[in-house]
Amino acid sequence: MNVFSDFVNRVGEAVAALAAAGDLPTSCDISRISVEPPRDASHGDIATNAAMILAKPAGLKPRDLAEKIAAKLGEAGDVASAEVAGPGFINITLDASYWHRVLATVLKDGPAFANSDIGKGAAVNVEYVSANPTGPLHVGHCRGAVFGDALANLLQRVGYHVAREYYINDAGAQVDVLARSVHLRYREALGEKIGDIPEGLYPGDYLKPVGESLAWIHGHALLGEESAWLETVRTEAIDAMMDLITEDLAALGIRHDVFFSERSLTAEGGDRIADAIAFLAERGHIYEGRLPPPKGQLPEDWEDREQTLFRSTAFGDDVDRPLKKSDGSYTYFASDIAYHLDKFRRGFGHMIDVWGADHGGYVKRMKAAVAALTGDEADLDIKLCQMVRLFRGGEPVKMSKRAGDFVTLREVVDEVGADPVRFMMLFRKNDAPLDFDFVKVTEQSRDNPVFYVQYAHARVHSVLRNAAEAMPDLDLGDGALASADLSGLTDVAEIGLIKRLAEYPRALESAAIAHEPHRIAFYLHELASDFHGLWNRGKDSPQLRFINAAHPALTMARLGMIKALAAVLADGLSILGVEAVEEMR
RNA sequence: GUCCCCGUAGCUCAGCUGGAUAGAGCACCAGAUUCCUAAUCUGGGGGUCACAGGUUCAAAUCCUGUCGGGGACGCCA
Repeated sequence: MNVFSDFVNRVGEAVAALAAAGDLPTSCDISRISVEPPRDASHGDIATNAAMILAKPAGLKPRDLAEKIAAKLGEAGDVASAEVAGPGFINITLDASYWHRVLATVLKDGPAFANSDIGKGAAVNVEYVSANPTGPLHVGHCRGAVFGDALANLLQRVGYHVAREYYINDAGAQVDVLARSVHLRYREALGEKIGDIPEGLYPGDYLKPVGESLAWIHGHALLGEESAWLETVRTEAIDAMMDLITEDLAALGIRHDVFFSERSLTAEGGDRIADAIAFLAERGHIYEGRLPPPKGQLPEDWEDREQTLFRSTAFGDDVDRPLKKSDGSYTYFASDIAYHLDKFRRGFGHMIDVWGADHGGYVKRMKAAVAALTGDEADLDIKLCQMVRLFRGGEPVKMSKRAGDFVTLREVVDEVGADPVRFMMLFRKNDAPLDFDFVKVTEQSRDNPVFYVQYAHARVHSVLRNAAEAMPDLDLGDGALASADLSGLTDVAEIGLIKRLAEYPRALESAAIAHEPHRIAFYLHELASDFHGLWNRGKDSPQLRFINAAHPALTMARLGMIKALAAVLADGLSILGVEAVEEMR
């Protein structure tokens, strides 16, 4: 049950009634009409701009039209008042009984009261992490990983059919470097002294077990020419790295549905990259031509040459993009085109790519490619995640540039736990830089939003436990609470809490439409704040406490209220992938 | 030189895709607190939404330009 869509309907009915009465043209565009909570509480519970939108086509003054609409809306029994304000807003104040009914619905249906079907079962592909399989994930990958996962949860929550996908870059030169690095460890495992790791190879110790494993399996069989062992070592090294990566992700509670191998695009004699280019060529988007030299610092080996180009400028890009390198192999962009065509052909009309902000320059060409490939039948949204800066007690954590010496995702998760990491990564808009402090995120204080929200949930359960002890005669089962008489909830803070709960469906939908899971985190923080505030008022005003032994009926109503609150908190936290604990300890 | 993101209270950031008098948390100031259910509470000051134009009933939000910060600019992915 969504309060706002309820009133979208009511406004629509009022407008239709006026049209039937001849006060309005029959064909009005009502799509621009908004029904939303006013920023200022003195403006009531719901505000609509309907009269201001319709005034011009109706040939009426906004306020006059507003009076007519307000009169219609005011006829409903649960509307306490519908008043015209400002330039033509209609401010609607609802009767407490309306809010009691909303709360009853939340209690009866649980989180399902916020179910939405804006996704309509449409298939959406969320691609995230997609880190090169050359080593463990570092902290920089962490944000995109959590963001993508929460976004996938969110879209699933509002009725999309979601695939979580990881694109394995297992075809470029860097996996050959990985193979050579592993081969060195293999020789080391066979007893050879390898000394320092040469410049340009991956030095990390995490490759040692891979080398040892190769030594066990292959003995001395891989000691010949590189061409003889490269493929074998590369394959096993990539497998080992992906095992490492999926373990790291699992520690964060992340599991992908699909791991798509870049190499598979050209495996088994096929060449789907060539196919994709041919597909574009048939539509006239490919040509042979020259590009102006890149601005900024000119690469040393720049040469002006004729090459195969994608006409991305026809789709909003700044320059056309090359698809083949000078050695004849495909550019990364070319395989990405084939990859996105594959996604489209697998039935995804909606695609979302989650990238680091340093890939920002790549956005236009990728969107251009998807537009060209799908003829605008599919859409691609690209979410860029900004940097995470690490702090410890306010001091920046130094990360040496030296290769191999980075803070891994695993180190962060092992130290502070998955929940704080996930929540903090989502407590900021994705395109804003984020400061992560190892000390602050585990503090048990109201300054720490992770704790603040989790504690609200735990506190509800604490109250329920105390109630069971203090009033053993009460039936605190879901059924009893759902049928409690809620009419005793009259304090503004209590009604305010219910109003906040009623905003949840709208918060879900707007977050899903905007592809912005952080809005859920902020909503939960506000909800927790309402609850803690109400709890604290019980200090000075004992009659407001949730447990009131002298008034069992009122106690039931209040316990029902906080039970509903806990359900919404738990539902929201599950979207963020954070556990809703029942005790803090 | 071109493109993308950002610029909101002293600090860190929200602002529901165009709504009414722009919000929250820190920090600061002033009170309350041998009360209790679990980790104090209440109030207050503080703003030219970087700047200048434009679009309209209405702009922090959309468009153009300027300034400032970050990032990216065949053959790294």
